[in-house]
Amino acid sequence: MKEDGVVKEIPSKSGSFSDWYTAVVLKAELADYAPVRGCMVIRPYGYALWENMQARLDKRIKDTGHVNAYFPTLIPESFLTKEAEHVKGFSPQVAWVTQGGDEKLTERLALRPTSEAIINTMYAKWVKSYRDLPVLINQWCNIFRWEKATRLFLRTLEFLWQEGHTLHRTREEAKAETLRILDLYVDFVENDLAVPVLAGAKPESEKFPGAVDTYSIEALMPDGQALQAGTSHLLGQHFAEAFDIRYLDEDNTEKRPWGTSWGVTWRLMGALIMTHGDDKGMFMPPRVAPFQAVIVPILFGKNDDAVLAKCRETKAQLAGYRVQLDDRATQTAGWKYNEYEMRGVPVRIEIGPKDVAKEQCVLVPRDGSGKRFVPLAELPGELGKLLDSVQAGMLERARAFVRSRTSDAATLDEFKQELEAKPGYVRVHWCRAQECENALVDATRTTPRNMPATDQGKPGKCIVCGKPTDTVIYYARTY
RNA sequence: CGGGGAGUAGCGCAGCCCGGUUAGCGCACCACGCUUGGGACGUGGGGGCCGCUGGUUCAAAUCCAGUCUCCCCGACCA
Repeated sequence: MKEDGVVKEIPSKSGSFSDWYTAVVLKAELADYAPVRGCMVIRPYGYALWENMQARLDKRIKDTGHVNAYFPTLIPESFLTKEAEHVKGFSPQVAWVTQGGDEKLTERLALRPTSEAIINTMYAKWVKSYRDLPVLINQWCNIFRWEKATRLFLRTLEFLWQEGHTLHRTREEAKAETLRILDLYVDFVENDLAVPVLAGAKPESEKFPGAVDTYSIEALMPDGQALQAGTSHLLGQHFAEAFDIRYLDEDNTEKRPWGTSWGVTWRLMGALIMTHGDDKGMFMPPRVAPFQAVIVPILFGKNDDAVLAKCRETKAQLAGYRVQLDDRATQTAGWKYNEYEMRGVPVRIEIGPKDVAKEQCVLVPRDGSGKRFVPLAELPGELGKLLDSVQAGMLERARAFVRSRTSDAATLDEFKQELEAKPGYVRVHWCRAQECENALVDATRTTPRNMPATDQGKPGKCIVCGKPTDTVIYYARTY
């Protein structure tokens, strides 16, 4: 008996990363291509992952005082154009509805590329007094953006996301909200998805259209390219002005509230797949895995009933976990091992006649750390411990990768050398001048990612112009 | 959007250059037998608008044109 079994149809992850990614998504039945260009179907196994992610993020959002609502998909053009920067940023990507039934519409309707316009229109109706603030609303919905180049989960014409839109009395309060959500995203993505992220403020050039400040979380993929995994924006009073939102404050004067918006998309599933998958296929982090464990009975044709009975009993015993029992007689045990590894189930539980006799089972974690024999009486506790250690190991491994792909550079030459040697993040000092950023972008074909708070304040010199500065920013090639 | 590649059974592919029996192989599927602690084996069988549309031809998976979709490398972009 040997540890083996790479699914043949999946190319190696190190050899052809893009092909590997596509194959894993399709073979693990997470998603499939739809008949419309750039659109995809999330299949039940992928959707189960999304639902688990949603549930855990939704809880965090509600625990911080937010409530869910739903706003319409269709947005009148005149609403979308109210905020100048906003419309400029999105117009190339907007899909339009121009006809209803047989009649041409007098005003075309956008399929929402984001919901600031429609939501702030409603907020203008709802907010009259400081007593109405803060407004803390989130919605889960679909979004349309007419992308030129699409990839499963990473960039599609239609995608699912969550978008929070809040209004506050003061700038400080709105700023605190923006950062609270940024922290919330870090907590969710790192602890539940086991994907380490770089959280920080975006430079001017990378800000959301219409925002005062944009913060992002960035994840580093195995090919050394950064993937923006979530954003949190301080909108200032831009949208309050554009949509004429006013409230009467305690001092009896009319004021404009301060807004924020923030979102993460199913792109996180792409980040998760790329970060954790390997040559065998998918690897689901236990906290969000559709199945945390799969029970595979070892059948020989004799005593099968006893083995299957024990498997069912074991599944019942593990009611606190998401467990699948694969009792199909049509597939061999070995076939199932490969299948569930390809699908990324974190732990396999084998039960055969020998195990039944000894009142034990065999636990085999997906991380390759080897099998262990566990008395059935201790299984629920042991499985929990094993799942925790698998989850922790996934985050640690991913963190080690990011560390190994993060470089510092003081000169342009150093930047290029480091990027070549260790494709990933390059951390540099920057004077905040747009010309210097442009020069660096042109010279390296990377883009600025963000400026983590913990890196700031250390004196240095701008990598381009040499001017003294204490601003530190990360660069990378990106998706 | 530019350059390159691909689309033939559920999956992976061959056939195409050089048009011509009934379009082929592996896996999967069905039946029977034999098996079963890491994708078993044997025998027999079922399954095809050759991406789509049009053209050339006596004859098109094969040649020509158009079109759709996917992949890769760029450009653009939250």
